[in-house]
Formats: sequence, C-alpha cells, structure tokens
Amino acid sequence: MATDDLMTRVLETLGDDGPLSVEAIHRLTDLADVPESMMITEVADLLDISPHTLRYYERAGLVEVPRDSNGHRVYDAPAIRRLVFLTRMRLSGMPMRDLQHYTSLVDAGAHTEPERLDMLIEHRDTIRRRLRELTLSLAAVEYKIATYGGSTGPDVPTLNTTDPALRHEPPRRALPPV
Amino acid sequence: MATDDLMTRVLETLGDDGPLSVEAIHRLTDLADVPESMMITEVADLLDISPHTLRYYERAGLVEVPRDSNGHRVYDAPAIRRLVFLTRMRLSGMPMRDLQHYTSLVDAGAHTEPERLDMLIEHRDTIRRRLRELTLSLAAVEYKIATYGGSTGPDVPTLNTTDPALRHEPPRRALPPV
DNA sequence: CATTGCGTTCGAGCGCGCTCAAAGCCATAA
DNA sequence: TTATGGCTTTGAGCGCGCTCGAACGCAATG
Repeated sequence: MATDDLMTRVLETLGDDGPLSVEAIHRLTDLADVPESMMITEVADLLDISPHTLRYYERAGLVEVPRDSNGHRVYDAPAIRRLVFLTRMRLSGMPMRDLQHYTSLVDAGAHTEPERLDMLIEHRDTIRRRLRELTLSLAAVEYKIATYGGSTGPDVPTLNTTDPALRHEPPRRALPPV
Repeated sequence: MATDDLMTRVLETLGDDGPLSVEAIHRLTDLADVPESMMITEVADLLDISPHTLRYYERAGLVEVPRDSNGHRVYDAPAIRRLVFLTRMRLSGMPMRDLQHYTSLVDAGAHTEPERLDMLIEHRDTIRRRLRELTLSLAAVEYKIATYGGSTGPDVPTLNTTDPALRHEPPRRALPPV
C-alpha cells in the first residue's frame, strides 16, 4: 500500500528526535483511517489547532461542515480529510489566500486539476527555497555559537579555550542532518 | 581562515539553484569586508530590505546609527555588522522581541555572554524543528504531486495513466536532497 | 531660482492569521 | 429545577512586522 511506502520513507528521512516526528508521521498516515464523524473539539485535538481556528477556516470558505439537530458541527470524513490537508499546507507556509483559491478549484470540478497541480508545484518550490534559507541560517547560527565572542558579527571569534556550546550538548558535526 | 571553512561547507550543502545560494553565500561572507560607512539606501540594497525597515529597526532600539551634518544616517561598520546579524536572524524566524532582548544584552556588556549564548542555542533548536517540519511538509506535497488525483487528501490516487507532474519536470526520486 | 531627488520625523495604517467577547441555545448532573 | 458545560453566531480585537503618508530640509541640476 502507498501509505506504508510513504511512512517508510518518512522514517528514513527523520533519523532523530522523538515528539515531532511521531506526531508528524501521525499526520502523514492518519488519513487512511479517518473516523466517520467527529465533533469540533475532537477535530481540534486531532489537528492540534483551536476550535476557534476551525470555525475561522469554515467562515473563510475553506470547508463545509454539516450540523446535527442542535446546530453543532459534525465533521464527516471528507471535511476531516480536507482539514488535514489544509492544516498541513498552513504549517508549510501556504497563505490562506492560496488555500481559498485551491479549495475553490477543488470544488469547481476535475477540470481544474492542472491548475491545482501548478499550485502544488509552485508551493513545493517555495518550501524548497525556504529549506535552503533555513539551512543556511542554521549554519550561520551554529558558526556563531561555535565561535561565540559577543560581537554582533560572527567574524570576531574569542573564547577559544573552552567551547561554551559544549555545556549544552555533546559535540556534533557542523552541518546537521536536516 | 574560518570563513573559508564555513563557505566551503555552505557550498557543499547547497548543490543546486543559482540566485539564492549566491546571495546567501554573499550574506555569509561579506562580513569580512564591511565598508567604512554607507548611506541608508546602500545598506538597504546590501541587506535586501527597505529603508523604511532600516529606520524601523533603529526606532525599535536594535541599532544606533550616527548622522552626518544634514541629519542623514551614516551607517558605520559596527552598525552594518549588527544589521547583517539582525537581518539574518529575522530571516531565520527570530522575533523582533528576542532581537531587542539580545541586542540589549550585547549593549549591557561581556558579562551577558552566557545568556546570549543560551538564546542562540535555543534559536538554533527552533530552526532545527522548523527544518524538520518543512522537510516533512515537502515530502507530503511531493507525494501529493506524484499521486495527484484532485481530492484534498493524498490517499485517493487516480490518474495512474499519465502523471501530470511529468509535464513540469523529469521524474525524480520521491524525497529530494535537502 | 525653481525643480528634482533623496533624506528626515512622527504617527497612522495595513495585511495576515488568528483569538476572543458577548449573548444565547441545549443537554446532562446535582 | 437550577446550574454547569459545551456548543452556536457575530463582530470586534490583537500581535506581529512592517509600510506608508504628510510635511519638511537640504543640495545639486537645468
């Protein structure tokens, strides 16, 4: 099954660190077994956002949610799947604006698939750019930590006797796995 | 020299893509030869931010900038170095609030170095978390692109005949370098 | 000498993404 | 029966990081 393949690859990608990757794999894999229906706080807990935000997304036109006889939201499987997608995209930095456009395309029918794909590809490239930026920033910060001397520029190394960074964790290679 | 070492590692890290990495390496290395003094638009161009933002940073207390006889800002080397640092930290996601704290520590003297180092280390960890988040998001988006079918969830692949992603670029492995 | 252009200060405004307050409905527990 | 708790709607508010407008100063140019 495709999900197993994806999960395997994700596990390969993230070698270290417990909490985030566990949660993350959850996010990637829980689509297979989405509950029939959930109430708002359950969905909020699942997605790690607030009920406020869920209502906000609905008001913004990102998703339609059926109600029960009391007028309470009952999130069905399609709504939940869409919200999983939406929160994932938000987390990766896609603006509300774009998500509104994207979901309007989805609701417009299958003939909009090429445009949707374009959006995804553009967003993928945005994520890659951001990853490169962050990787570079990380290198700069690690360099500054390693050579720390107190100036606001990293090119004035002092304190070469004992490395203060070692107080926090054991030595590691300069560029992290990412 | 240490800067050469850093630059080498950065070059190793970023295999592809011209514009960003060139600019980025510039950002990492230009500290060695900071001009004696610059006017505001020159600094703005150097840092790729607006003069408005430079004035805003100064108003926020992040940096002090001397004036000439006309009251115009004359950025000296220390101011420029600090601004390089500040923009780098902003780009990596450090909030203004924290930068205000950090620079106040710098201005308070050498005895605040341990606390500054703590801030840098915490920020480094924040960057790492964000990198992991983004890497995961990237995997999800690439998976969705590869299996694109139009649903908002990635587990309903259709269109197995011709892969629309191929219209944009040749096939590649599912998980990108990064 | 007037215009153009780049700078100044100060305060206000904006875009984004939530986040919350107020007022009310309904169901279950004491 | 009252009270508690969780949901509803609507509109307003907020924190962040800029971004801009207005009114002005000074210097070089046509």
